[in-house]
Amino acid sequence: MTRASSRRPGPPTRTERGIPEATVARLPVYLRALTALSDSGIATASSEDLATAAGVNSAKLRKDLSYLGSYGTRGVGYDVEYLRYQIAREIGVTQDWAVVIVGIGNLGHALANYSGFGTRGFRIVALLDADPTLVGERIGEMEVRDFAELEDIVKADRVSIGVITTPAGPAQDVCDRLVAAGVTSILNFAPVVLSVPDGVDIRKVDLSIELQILAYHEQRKSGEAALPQVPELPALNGMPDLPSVGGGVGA
Amino acid sequence: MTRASSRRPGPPTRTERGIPEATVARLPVYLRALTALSDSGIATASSEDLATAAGVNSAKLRKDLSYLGSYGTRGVGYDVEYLRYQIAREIGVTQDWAVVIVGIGNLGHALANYSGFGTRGFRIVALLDADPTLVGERIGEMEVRDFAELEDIVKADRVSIGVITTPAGPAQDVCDRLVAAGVTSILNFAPVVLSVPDGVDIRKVDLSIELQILAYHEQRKSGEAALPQVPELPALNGMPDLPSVGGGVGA
DNA sequence: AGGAGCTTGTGAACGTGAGAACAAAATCGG
DNA sequence: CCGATTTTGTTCTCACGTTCACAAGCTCCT
Ligand SMILES: NC(=O)c1ccc[n+]([C@@H]2O[C@H](COP(=O)([O-])OP(=O)(O)OC[C@H]3O[C@@H](n4cnc5c(N)ncnc54)[C@H](O)[C@@H]3O)[C@@H](O)[C@H]2O)c1
Ligand SMILES: NC(=O)c1ccc[n+]([C@@H]2O[C@H](COP(=O)([O-])OP(=O)(O)OC[C@H]3O[C@@H](n4cnc5c(N)ncnc54)[C@H](O)[C@@H]3O)[C@@H](O)[C@H]2O)c1
Repeated sequence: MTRASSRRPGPPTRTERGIPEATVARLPVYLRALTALSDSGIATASSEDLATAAGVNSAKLRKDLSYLGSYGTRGVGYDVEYLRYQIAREIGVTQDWAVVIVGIGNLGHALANYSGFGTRGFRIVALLDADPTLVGERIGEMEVRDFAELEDIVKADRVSIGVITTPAGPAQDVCDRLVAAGVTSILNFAPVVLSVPDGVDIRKVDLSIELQILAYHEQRKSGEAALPQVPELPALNGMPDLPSVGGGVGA
Repeated sequence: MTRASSRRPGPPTRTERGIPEATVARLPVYLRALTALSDSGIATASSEDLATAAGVNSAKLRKDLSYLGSYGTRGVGYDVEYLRYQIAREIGVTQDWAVVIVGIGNLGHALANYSGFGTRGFRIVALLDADPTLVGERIGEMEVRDFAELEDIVKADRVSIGVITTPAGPAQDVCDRLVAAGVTSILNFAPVVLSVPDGVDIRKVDLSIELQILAYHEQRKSGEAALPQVPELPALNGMPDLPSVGGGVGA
């Protein structure tokens, strides 16, 4: 769309190299769908095909792709390999990003053992933990190292992405250390809201929240008529005991 | 201006017991923040306090809470315990929901070992796997059982939520089996788009996608002026080799 | 009692995103 | 060479979500 020829007086100031956030979040899904098609030996796909594979509707997919440029051919569709490359380039996964994982407990172990990151644009360069009994343990090809080495590792390997899988308590401290060391993107698994300075991106993954969202809808399905059971406005001290639902900050 | 649409007589359809999806997704965050405040012995909190604890702005928080009812006191704030109970009730986590986990590999083990679900409204009633060498293994208080027992377990324990942590390949089959057995909410960790019939809710957690979203922004930060390196429109066969970035469907 | 000072709840403006619809471009058959 | 057919890229409109701003309502102090 940014063909040099058209100087559009149009209002929305398109393609100032800025892609809507909602679209950015879907590009990885398209990338995966394209890879699947490619692996099946399919060379060309229409927006309809792609949309089905990605689980979205085709108008949305076409609009999303139009932010990257005009990479399709009218009457034909998209060249799978070519589009895959363009999306990978736009996302920035044509070369690997160095990642450190902090907190090698249950979840950290699972991530460390996961082979899927390497094929998707990421390279885990270090597994860090503060627990001395864990340091030195081998996981696959890697060895758990002391969290104190963080700064050296970040500097040596140009690490820009950090993954936090420690308990909630130390998470903010770990986060601060990561940021101070130069990490500018953080993926947080601990159930706390982390605060970071401007310029640092943070995303969270929270399984309890996902389950609770499902629970809300589940309650709607089954409870249609069973809701009025609970009083709408019990006295301030007159509500049932609620042991500790919602989860605290502890590990 | 977008001033049009003078044909909207009724306000915004006064909440027919329907809470906006974006709000539903934030309620669990508020619930957690309230629990943290409660654990700190704080009995009352203003929308500003709560908003800070939850990492949102206070206007949004107040609007979100207003969908549940008028549970605050002007000039004072919100009673922490009372509001916590109201949100828990709205989400539906005042009593536990039965959950099964299918695919007890790296990730399944981590989830099985996680103690946080019990305190947040969920009870894991079974760990299922198709691999006979895994069946019978003890994990904490539980034992891995054969996937074939799914139907019995769902029926016996009134399971409505299923978690899929199998490789991508079998995920759709597992999903179909879950749905057929009566599960109506699914949390999927496998990197595939699952299709489910109407009435079944599905949510996905995809770590590679989260990392790729971070990578996109990361590239923006560092690449400001380094982008023009790559040609905008290379010949269809003239692009660099892209080994397999984007990830396939394999495990 | 009455006013000062807070804080909620909400109406309205604004911004972003989704989807329907269609004109523009490409292929293909005759 | 032309018209039928296919499918993209884009425009338009509507729905949803966020933020501002402020009147309504509560408490406390004098
Ligand atoms: N395991 C799950 O399935 C699961 C599910 C949802 C959320 N979570 C969250 O993910 C996080 C990790 O969970 P887990 O089950 O792996 O916990 P875990 O207790 O098994 O592991 C935490 C690890 O972090 C390390 N650690 C603690 N403080 C540290 C510090 N200051 N610096 C570096 N390392 C430190 C500990 O030594 C430990 O190895 C927790 O916040 C948990 O709430 C886990
Ligand atoms: N481990 C991670 O950190 C991680 C990260 C991102 C995504 N994932 C995704 O999560 C999923 C699980 O990852 P993992 O590392 O635990 O894999 P894994 O291979 O360790 O475990 C998969 C388990 O599923 C079981 N299984 C296979 N087919 C089954 C079937 N038909 N019915 C029941 N059980 C079956 C296997 O026996 C195995 O125990 C994968 O889809 C992976 O892509 C994992």
